[in-house]
Amino acid sequence: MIETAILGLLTEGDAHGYGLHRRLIDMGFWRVSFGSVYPALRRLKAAGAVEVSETKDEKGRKQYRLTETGRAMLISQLGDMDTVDNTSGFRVRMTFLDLLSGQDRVAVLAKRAEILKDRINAARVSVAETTRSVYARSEIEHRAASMQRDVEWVESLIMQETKGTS
Amino acid sequence: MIETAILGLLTEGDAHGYGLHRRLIDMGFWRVSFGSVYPALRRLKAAGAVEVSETKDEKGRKQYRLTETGRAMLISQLGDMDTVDNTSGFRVRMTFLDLLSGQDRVAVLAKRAEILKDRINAARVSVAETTRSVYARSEIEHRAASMQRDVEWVESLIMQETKGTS
DNA sequence: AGCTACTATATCGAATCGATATGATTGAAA
DNA sequence: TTTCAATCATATCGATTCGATATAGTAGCT
Repeated sequence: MIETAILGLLTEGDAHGYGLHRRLIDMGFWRVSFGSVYPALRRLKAAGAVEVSETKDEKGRKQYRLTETGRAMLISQLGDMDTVDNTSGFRVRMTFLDLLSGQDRVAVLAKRAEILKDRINAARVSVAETTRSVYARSEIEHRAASMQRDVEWVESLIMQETKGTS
Repeated sequence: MIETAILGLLTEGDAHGYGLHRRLIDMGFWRVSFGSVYPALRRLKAAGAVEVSETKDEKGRKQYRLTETGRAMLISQLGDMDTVDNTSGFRVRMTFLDLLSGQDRVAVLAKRAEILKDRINAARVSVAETTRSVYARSEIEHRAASMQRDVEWVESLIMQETKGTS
C-alpha cells in the first residue's frame, strides 16, 4: 500500500525519499516512517517501477522517477479488488482514482460500498451483544453511523459517475 | 495497543488465545493476526500481567487470567495521553473507558477532541492545496466532515460526563 | 467412513513502526 | 560572528505486526 501511495505521488513529478515521506505525512493517509519509505523505494527500484536519476539534483539528492512499468503497476494496484478493505488503503485509492477508467472507478466504489455495508451489519450485531458500558455501546453506534455516511458518500460518487452513461 | 485490547478483554473473564483473536476480530478494532496475538500473550505473561491456569479447561486449552499487575497496567495504558492519536487505539480505549475514573475519562476525551481538531485544520489546508482531481478533493472534504462529527460526538460525551459535577 | 468446516496453537518471512544515528544546511539569537 | 537549534536528507536498528501457512484435533453431516 505504501508502494501504491509512492507511485501515485510520483505521477505528479520526480521526488526524493525525504520529500515523499513528508508528503505522505501531510496527506494524512496514515503514520508512515522512514523505515517504510526507504525500503519501499528500494523494492520499487528492484521491480523496475522507479528509476534513480544518474544526475542528482542541485542539492545532491537522489531523484526518483516513475517508469512506464511503474505506471502500469500503479493502475493495476488501484484497480485490485482484493485490497479494497483497509481504510488507509482506500484513502490512497481515492486520491489517485482519476488514473482509473470510469468503469474501473465504479467497480472499486461499488466494492467499497459493499464492504462498508457488511461492517455496518457486523456493528449492529455487536451493539446488540454489548453490555460492557455506555462508552463501548456509544463507540459502536457512532462508528456504525459514520460508516453509513461513508456508504452514502461512496454511492453519491457512483451516481455522479454513472449519470450521463447509458 | 494489542496488549491493551487483550488486557481489556480479560477483565470480562478468562480466555484462550484463539478466543481472544476471534473477539478482537468481531469487535472490528483492526485486522489482528495470530502472529500478533500469541507473541503478545507471551510478552504479557513475561511482564506478569497475565497468568496461565495450571489446570487447563475441559477442552485442554490454555486459559489466560488477568493478574492485579495486569489490571494496573491496563488502567495506566487507558489513561496514557501519549497514545491518544491512532484511530484503532482510540476505539480500544473507548471500549474499556468505564475502567477509568471520571476525571481521567474527561482528560482522555478532551485530548482526543484536540487531536481531531488539529487534523481537521490540516485537512482544510490540504484541500486548499489539492488540485489533483475531484476524487482527491472529495475524499479530503468527506474525511474532514467525518472528523468534525467525531469531535461533536466526543464533546457530547464530555458534556454528559461533566454535567452534574461542579 | 469420508469429508468439509471449524477450533486451537504456533511459527515463518516480509513489511512496518518508532527511534535513533549521521551529517549537511539554514536561520536567528547571543 | 559564532554558536546553537531546527530542519533537511538518507539510512539503519530492534521490535512488532502482518498475512500466510503448518499442524492437529473436533464437529457435524452424508
